[in-house]
Amino acid sequence: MSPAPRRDGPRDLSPQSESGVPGFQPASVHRGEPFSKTPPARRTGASLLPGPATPDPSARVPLEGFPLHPRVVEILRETGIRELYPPQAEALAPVLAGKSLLLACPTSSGKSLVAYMALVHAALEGRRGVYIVPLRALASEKYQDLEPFRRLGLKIGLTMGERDLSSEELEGIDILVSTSEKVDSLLRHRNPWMDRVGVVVADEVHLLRDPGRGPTLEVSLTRLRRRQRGLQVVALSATVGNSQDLARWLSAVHVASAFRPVPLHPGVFREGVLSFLDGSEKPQPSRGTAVEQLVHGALDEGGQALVFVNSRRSTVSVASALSRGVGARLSEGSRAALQEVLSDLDRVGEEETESVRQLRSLVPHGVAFHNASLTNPERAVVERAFREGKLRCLVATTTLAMGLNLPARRVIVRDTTRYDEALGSPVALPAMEVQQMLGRAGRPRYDPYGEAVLIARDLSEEEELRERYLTAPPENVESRLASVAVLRTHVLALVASGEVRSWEELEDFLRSTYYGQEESIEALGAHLRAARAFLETNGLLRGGEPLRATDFGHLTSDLYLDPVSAVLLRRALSRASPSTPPIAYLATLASTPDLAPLYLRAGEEADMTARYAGLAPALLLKPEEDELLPDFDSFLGTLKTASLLEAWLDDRRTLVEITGTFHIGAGDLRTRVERAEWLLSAMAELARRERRGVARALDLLSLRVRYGIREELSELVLLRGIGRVRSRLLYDAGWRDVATLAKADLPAVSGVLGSPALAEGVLDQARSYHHPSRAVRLPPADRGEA
DNA sequence: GACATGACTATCTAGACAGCATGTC
DNA sequence: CTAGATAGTCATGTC
Repeated sequence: MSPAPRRDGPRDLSPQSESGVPGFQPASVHRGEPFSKTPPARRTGASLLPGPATPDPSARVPLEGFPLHPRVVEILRETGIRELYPPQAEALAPVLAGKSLLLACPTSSGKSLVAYMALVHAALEGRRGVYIVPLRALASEKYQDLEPFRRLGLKIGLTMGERDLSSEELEGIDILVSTSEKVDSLLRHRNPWMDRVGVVVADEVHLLRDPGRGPTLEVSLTRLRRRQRGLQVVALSATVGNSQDLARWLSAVHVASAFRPVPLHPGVFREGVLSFLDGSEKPQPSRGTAVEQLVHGALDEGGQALVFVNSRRSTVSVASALSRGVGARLSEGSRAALQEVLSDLDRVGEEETESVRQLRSLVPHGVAFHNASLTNPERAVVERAFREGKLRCLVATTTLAMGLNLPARRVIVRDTTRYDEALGSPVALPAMEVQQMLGRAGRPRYDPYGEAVLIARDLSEEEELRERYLTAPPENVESRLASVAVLRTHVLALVASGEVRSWEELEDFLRSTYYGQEESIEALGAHLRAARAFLETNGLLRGGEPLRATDFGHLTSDLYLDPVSAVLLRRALSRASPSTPPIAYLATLASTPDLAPLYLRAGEEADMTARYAGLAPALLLKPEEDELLPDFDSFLGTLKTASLLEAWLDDRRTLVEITGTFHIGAGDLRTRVERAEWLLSAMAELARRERRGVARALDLLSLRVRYGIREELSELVLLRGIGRVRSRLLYDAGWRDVATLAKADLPAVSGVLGSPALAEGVLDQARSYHHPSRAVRLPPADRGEA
């Protein structure tokens, strides 16, 4: 959806040419013995404590010492890389020898370069490679970083989200950059390209511990490794407690290091004084809150500041509290630069959003906020402005810590707790997460050092923060495979794609997962039986052996649906008729686990209960009748989601009005809409097999959800460049279908759309438009547009 | 009289990945 | 069962 944000490229990986780089720890290299019986060491990873300050000029290793292709060295030189950091050098040697590697070190210490070299080196030897990343934004970034290597004749591919590569396109690809779910999908579809992969890079592999998405990566890596003995795996991890365990699982050389290209000064702020771990202290400007003092202090020293808070509301309020002081510290030149940011913001979307309104009042002061209520293009504008130094201060939620590396001289983590809904109270953040945020301190090439600051109210809190987050190593990475929901999905996928054909093969597979290394798979027994019972009872798997998926099971796995979602969609379809109203379908989607429900605010419960009473007769699924549905209270939240989507279908309602009514951000609406559109097309696909009469209605609804339009606009919207806003303009100007529009003259259309170039393009399309014989079918060209 | 300040209270709480298969009016 | 920030409301204080 969003254009890939511009990045600095691999140059960031180059050692700083100016100042000496003090304070790195020599990399500890450990040849991980495959399948060794020695018990794994627990939580031995480095903390944020800087290593002994031993500036060693010989630490940087010239590229010439490595068996790299001369033209690779040449390309690296052109991007500014002549030498390697110590951990890069430690890691590169085994990688170029074809060995697997687990590299655990801090953000921005140059892990990616090692991965790029592994992929390029292998590709030049004729071995295909995949670069697996957890986020779309990272996929775009890596893809762009690999761009220069095309000159070696290598074909680089990118696949994520709706962005598919045809099998012909894929065939010529040497290096594929992909999100982990997309890799999983390629494996499920038994894509033949995957058969000849010789090297796999797993970025941010510590995300294996994420309960939602970790298992997908774990299963994919297991599948790839089982498929090919001797597959080279290059796993990149943040600093974690037990990276040796991961290395052992992957039979990989283990390289761990606390090295950072820019030294990090961790510290705690209390009562006006910033005390660093090394014992030094820095008084801060005395006015305002702790965050204000710290931000103003950083700015006065010429750095940028990044503040992490634990709620979206706080990102806005803290940014606004900071705006006066930060604005007062701006130079004339930077004021002018901020005007450019303002105009970037105006170009970010056809429809105004609440976030843009708020940003407009903050940006002139050199401050902005960043959270998931922003749309992707909005985030990209903010990120770029901060990276270019135009914004002096950014207040963000974890969006920023998870995604692109956006470093700043001083990082301030204001909140170290997060509200846990299940618990009903705040819980302390894991050290890994806090260190991930703190680790963003220090911009390579711009900052001589980085300052990572926590805030304490009193002495005891200060000690607690130091102990928990600064001096202790981060948590261990543990597998999250042991869950019925996870096994339901992956057992189905493994069976449907033919990876396992018997109970025994499944157990064998599970034994070769990371879970299987760390735990006895006997412990999975109860989960497995429950998962299997669900899949068999609901007609996704046939009973008995050999294990086989039904047609429905195959379709579910291929569509990448959660099995529970698939069952719910099918149940709903069996009760649907041509007169089923859209809200009934929308409520069905919203009650599947594939669409996250909205939070129900105080007072909305009554509204939704009333809405439920009115809608109940029309609903396809009712919570009191369906054991797979959430309980009644949660169902009201899903009804709110359905109501949101219904509001979106009325293009006469503005974005600001809709998001205001439902108390959400435009970014939240976007993600719901994307998911809903996809679920609807999956439902239409099911309908084509089981309920033909409603398939067409679902296709239409899917199109309407995609664009957020009333039915009357569903034809105009098929023209490229025409969406929710413009189709309404055209329609209200009297061009209600493509045929009528084709007869319009350019100046008139241009006047309505406000752009001659756009009008011309649209008229060209309209004049060559062929009416589809079917009601609604998206032209292939219109799909897959990012 | 306009507005600043403070006390008290009700309300709310991070993030983001994934698409089959062409056989019909 | 456990918290804490924020926004809104209302009262009081200040020029």
